[in-house]
Amino acid sequence: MTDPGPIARKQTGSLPPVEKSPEEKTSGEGELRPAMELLFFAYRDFTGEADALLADFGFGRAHHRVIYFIGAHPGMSVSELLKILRITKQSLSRVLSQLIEEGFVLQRTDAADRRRRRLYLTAKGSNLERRLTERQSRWIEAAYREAGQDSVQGFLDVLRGLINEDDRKRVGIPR
Amino acid sequence: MTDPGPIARKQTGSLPPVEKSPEEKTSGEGELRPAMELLFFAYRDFTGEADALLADFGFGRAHHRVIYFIGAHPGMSVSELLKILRITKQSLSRVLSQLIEEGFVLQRTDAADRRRRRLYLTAKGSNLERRLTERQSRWIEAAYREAGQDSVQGFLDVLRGLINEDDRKRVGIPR
DNA sequence: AATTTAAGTCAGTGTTATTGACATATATGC
DNA sequence: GCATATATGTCAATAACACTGACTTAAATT
Repeated sequence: MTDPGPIARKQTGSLPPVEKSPEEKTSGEGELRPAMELLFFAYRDFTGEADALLADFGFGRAHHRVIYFIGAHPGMSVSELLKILRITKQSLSRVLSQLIEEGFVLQRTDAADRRRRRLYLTAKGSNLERRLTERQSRWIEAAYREAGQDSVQGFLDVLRGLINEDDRKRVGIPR
Repeated sequence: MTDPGPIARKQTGSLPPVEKSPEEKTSGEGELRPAMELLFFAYRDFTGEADALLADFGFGRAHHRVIYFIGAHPGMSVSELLKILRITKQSLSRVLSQLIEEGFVLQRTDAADRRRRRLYLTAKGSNLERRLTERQSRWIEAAYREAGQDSVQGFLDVLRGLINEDDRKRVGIPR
């Protein structure tokens, strides 16, 4: 679970506050800017938690995503992984081959349908997955503590609302 | 405000539900997995909203971020932008030069300190910014509607908690 | 037997990011 | 006024992660 981009800084000169023209206010759009920025920063910092650890292994976020999903769904096939990640076969191939070569992921031909290769984490892979997930869990727990438990359900509900219909069903706790 | 990575799919074969070992449960870590996945999917879908429009201009997420922040902080300097985005001068340079060349961003030497170049959106840039922000606003509004207004404050509070201390002060509504 | 599915591979390309070195103009401290 | 620091910009080289399109192999399905 990794990957954002930019944001956040220390003021060197001066930054005027975000100007809100009257039109913005009435359209309601201005009020959503905080949400947009928060999402951006939050996602970046959240994923940043894992990045340092991944770098120790010469891995990037793509590796993390593969490890995470195989860990969450042991025995999943390559095509299932492709659909979850929404990347091309070629892109997955690069990362997955590396993980297999280096002994983090293991492939086994499905007994029933021998075209399929089921994917599993090795002990080594599982260990890395655990370390990565622990880091990010700690980060989330801290945010929950700060915001208060009352905020958690709202947080999850809005996130769920941000996800497109199709993907929504296979994420997290239904409600 | 753009940029995530992976997740979400359509089941072709079968995906066992995320297994939770007893240890995971007691550590509390297992309960945070939904949050991790939701963040991942939500961020991807949220930013995906803007990607299609950006592609029409041959722009990527990096361009969006620059446009967004200059729009939010007109007159900001290059170094301020660098600190917000947390990228290198070189990385920004590529994107910013392009935006300037193509007339989306305008640079003006600061009157007081002539080393500084203050950045502004042109009408053209402002127009694109508006269209991008509108799209994402609509997406967020829909999520708010679905989750219910009661959820919004919790959503914002937890996101804020996910952001590192330093950056927190300059994001969105203080509380 | 023909078609479809699952997986893998090849070659080429693009975007976004990195580092380190260096240049220029300007401002500031002494 | 000179030395230093700051703000910006540029060069060259590199890397991670993604894409497309074409093609192969093996196995399952119809």
